[in-house]
Amino acid sequence: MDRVLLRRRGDAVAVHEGDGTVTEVPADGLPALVRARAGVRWVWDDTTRWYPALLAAGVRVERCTDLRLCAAVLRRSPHAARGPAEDPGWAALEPVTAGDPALFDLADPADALDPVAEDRRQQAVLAASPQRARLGLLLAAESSGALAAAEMTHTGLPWRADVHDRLLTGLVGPRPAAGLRPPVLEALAGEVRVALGTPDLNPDSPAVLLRALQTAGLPVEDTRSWTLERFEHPVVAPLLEYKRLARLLAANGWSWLDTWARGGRFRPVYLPGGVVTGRWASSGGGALSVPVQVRPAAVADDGWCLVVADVAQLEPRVLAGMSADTALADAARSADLYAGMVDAGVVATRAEAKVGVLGALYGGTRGESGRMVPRLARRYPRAIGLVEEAARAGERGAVVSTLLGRGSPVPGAAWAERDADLGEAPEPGGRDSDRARRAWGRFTRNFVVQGTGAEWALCWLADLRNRLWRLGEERLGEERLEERPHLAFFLHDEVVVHTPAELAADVATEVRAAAATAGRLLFGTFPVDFPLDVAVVRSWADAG
DNA sequence: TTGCTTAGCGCC
DNA sequence: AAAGGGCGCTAAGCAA
Repeated sequence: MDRVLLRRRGDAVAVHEGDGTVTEVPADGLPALVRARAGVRWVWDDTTRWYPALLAAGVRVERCTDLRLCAAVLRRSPHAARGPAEDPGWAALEPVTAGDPALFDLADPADALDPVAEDRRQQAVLAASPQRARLGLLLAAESSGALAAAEMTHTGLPWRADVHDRLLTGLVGPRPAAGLRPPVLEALAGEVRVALGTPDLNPDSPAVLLRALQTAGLPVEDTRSWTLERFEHPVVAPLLEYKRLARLLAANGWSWLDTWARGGRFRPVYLPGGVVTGRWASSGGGALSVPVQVRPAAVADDGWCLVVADVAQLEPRVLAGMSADTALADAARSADLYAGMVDAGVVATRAEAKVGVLGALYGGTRGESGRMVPRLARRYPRAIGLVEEAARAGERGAVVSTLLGRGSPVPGAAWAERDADLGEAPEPGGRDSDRARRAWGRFTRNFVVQGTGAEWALCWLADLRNRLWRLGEERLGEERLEERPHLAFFLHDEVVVHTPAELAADVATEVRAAAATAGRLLFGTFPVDFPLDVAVVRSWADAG
């Protein structure tokens, strides 16, 4: 397969062929060039600096190498062999978003970097890695994720502002003028003020509210919902309702609609690799925490459907695979892993299974969770052993890694930060640093599983992206991405595909096939299943 | 005015 | 019911 590197040269683009030939094309000729060379792996500094313009010109890229993301993976990976030093400019390079001044800035820091040298360096590091295949897969998956992210921002998630508006109006009354509360919230605020005897209270201020609650005789130290729920007092019911609605309005109310859901699409900005574990982050619009409450507004276009798919219990399944724990994999043969554990007689109830597994993944030590973990350890020694070892490594200050080789950060400044985060007064005898070490151990324990889960999801997404493209080619013959079945949303272990209705059943098949591919890519022939819940729906809210 | 932290809560 | 890991976002509140 051809690898062709693109490098910006003022208003032109230098095209570096694999054989060393370099040609130049004007920047506005790039879409035609890329379109004409299907199958090439395009190598570039940063997908966010190249791909949006290509997509806007109607050109889809099949595969790429994103040097910025790959450099970030290699920088941390314990499987990356030492090689020539990396230009620190790569670590400082920030992704850009549409409308970002950096896009049009003549002084884009990306232009000061040498992508040819960096590509050569990365190839050498990879070639020398003792885990070349896994690390190579990770780099390919990470780069493919960058393409999928740009495409999802380009196509967006279909979003019906009228449905969203009716939903808000039904809950809080008509949209008020700027700076005012809608009627239902104003009424609830009034009830709260009466119940507390504070006519001027602003319930949006936690500090003021806390003092008012204490003055009214409630022995509370904070104003969290689950704290308030414990008390029988006339203020509790209206205050909880106020907080629930005020939260919705602040996070996903009318101003969210104005800002993020224009033109019938919600276009979040995804940040692949934005979380240390390898999960994506997002920027703007709160894409990764769209409340269930507003999901009815995500409605497919006329004649189209949403295919919503999520993996049940991704992380324990990933743990079974990466630890080659056949007993846990047996439980995972069931569509409900927790039910599988009950059937195997490991625990008595599904609730015990769940709390035990979460305790093992997160490092729970107290309560029911702490009591369950030893029982799981007897039954699943390899799986529990793997996360326990990751926790011990973290406590020692060692680096841990995911299955494909993403490395955890070294506990340096972060270690001290966590100390401060705990907010505890320093104690004599080093107990404070013990606490920090255990906290870091919980982080590394979760890192290996959350990170490998993210790798599975990336492989799933990458394979599905190609399957959907081919499906559109074969069945529709449409040229443009947005006219074919396409990824519309991605959230850790869930995808939403927007598809012409007549292809929905085929899309469901491809979604499952891609999950099977991801399992094989990560775990080979080890028998661990990744069953999906797949729903073909008009609205996102109708799934699950 | 801008920029930062904190409290609180939404998602996985 | 909360705990244990990872995030982003908003309003409030404060500092500069």
